[in-house]
Amino acid sequence: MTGQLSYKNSKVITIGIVSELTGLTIRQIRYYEKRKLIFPERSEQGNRKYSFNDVEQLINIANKREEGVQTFEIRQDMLKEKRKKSGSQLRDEMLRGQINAQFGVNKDR
Amino acid sequence: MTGQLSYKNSKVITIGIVSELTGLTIRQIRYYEKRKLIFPERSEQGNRKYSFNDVEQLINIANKREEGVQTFEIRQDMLKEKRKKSGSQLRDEMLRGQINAQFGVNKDR
DNA sequence: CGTGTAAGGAATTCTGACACG
DNA sequence: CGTGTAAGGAATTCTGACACG
Repeated sequence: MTGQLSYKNSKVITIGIVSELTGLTIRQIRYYEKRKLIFPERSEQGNRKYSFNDVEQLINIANKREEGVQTFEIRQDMLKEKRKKSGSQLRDEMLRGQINAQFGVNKDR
Repeated sequence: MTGQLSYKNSKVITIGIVSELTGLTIRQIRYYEKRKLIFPERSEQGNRKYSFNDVEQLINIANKREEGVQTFEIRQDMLKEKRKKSGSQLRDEMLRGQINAQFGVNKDR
């Protein structure tokens, strides 16, 4: 029970709104990216774009941080989680990804 | 089969990204708001914030416009649609709205 | 009616760095 | 290590208006 996509994974939210949504400062959000805890996309000009999934991730990170967990450890746990996924689950998620790719930003036009 | 919310109705997308997502110009998106076809929220400073639902609405509007339908007529159809909803459906949607309000932008803090 | 554009201003975001610790 | 901040610049968004039609 990991997946459920559609809008959840579209990278369309700017960092200011993510800050409001998560209660984290922009500085913190950028830092967690540097520590490889979160992976926003970039607009043509270079502005970060986040998904709702990213927002949820950040909320989880914020909770861990409050407990005193260091970013390094949080990253370890994330990698561990990823490894836990079975092949079929991954395949399933990728399929959904394809389907929802229809909703990605139009590169052309 | 109208509803399905959660992320779909959170107003978190800025107009520039909506423009990319819909293929409409920013000018057009603002104009459709003036014609009451779309209802974005505003950030504290005044910037428009749209939901995925809004984006879908805009795509529908764009299609109608391509067929030569005027904004006035599009609006008529929208109001007609709204009236069609049965009370139970509306109640259902509002409930979901409550549940997902949890995900609205934090006004405080 | 629907959309383009130049105008002027305010807020957003970006990066690299100094700071504290 | 994690986060604040001032710095300078570039891109975003906003509104009201002139334009064409």
